[in-house]
Amino acid sequence: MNFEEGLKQNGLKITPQRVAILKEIQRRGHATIEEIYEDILKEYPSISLATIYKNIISLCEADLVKEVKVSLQKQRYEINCGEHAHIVCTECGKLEDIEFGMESFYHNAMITRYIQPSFVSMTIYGKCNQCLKE
Amino acid sequence: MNFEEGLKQNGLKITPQRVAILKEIQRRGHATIEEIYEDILKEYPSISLATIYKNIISLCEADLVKEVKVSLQKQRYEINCGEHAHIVCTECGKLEDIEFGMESFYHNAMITRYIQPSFVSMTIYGKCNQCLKE
DNA sequence: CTACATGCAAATTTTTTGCATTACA
DNA sequence: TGTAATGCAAAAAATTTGCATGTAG
Repeated sequence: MNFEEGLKQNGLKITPQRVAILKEIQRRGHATIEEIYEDILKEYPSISLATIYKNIISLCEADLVKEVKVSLQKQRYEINCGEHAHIVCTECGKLEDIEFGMESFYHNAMITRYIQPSFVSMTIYGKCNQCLKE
Repeated sequence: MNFEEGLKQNGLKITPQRVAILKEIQRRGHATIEEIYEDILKEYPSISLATIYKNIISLCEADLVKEVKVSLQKQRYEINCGEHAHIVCTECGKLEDIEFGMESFYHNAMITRYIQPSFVSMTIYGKCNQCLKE
């Protein structure tokens, strides 16, 4: 994904901080605020936590970044690039992406990487009838 | 669900605070910490926020209560009674339960209550191969 | 140039902890 | 009666805000 392009298309200025945040999220796959901050600090000692927070909000609003909420874990963020499911280890917390196909994901989860998926969390987002009317 | 029984089976003492928390979560369906606290305060002016937090942890560990994480919303809690999916309005934030059947949920979501589900979030929990070995 | 973004410090909000007291079993 | 739970106050962690300064376009 071209970050500069994505920022421009959403009316967000291309700043080195923003690009660094996006790169860091991409590098990690799924990053917490703290992880993003700590890592960017190394090459960018002046960056502020407030900048991370403010940008995460802008980037989520622009749909360049998506929240990943996992049970018992801190909120994470990922680059928004195509729908996929997540697979989480209930022991070590490892979080991975997995192809999102209605028929295949159970199979995929069981055979290739995890055994005995114990619980599936699914949430569907959309406009409810009432909000559609308004 | 019989709350007293559930508590007993998990070695948790039956206190009026605990029962009030469970009842409040059940009444609301999906409640935030703040909602639970505010409502219980009315009939229980001495209850402490710390008690709510401590109990939510115990109740989740005992699997009597489950976290519900929804994008852009505060964490909520629900009584753990059978697997189901969630359906969330992206406009007003309304959160509802929906039957969890692989083939039927899209249909269910579209026809009965929501139109044009715009995004599905799915997370599968289970032990990864590495953790199974250990 | 001008509007938006950054960084700092302070303020808020959220969650956790320690400890004395209370109450369930 | 002993152990676990409660409630308070204080501490720690997470997030937000205001404002002066800097910078991308």
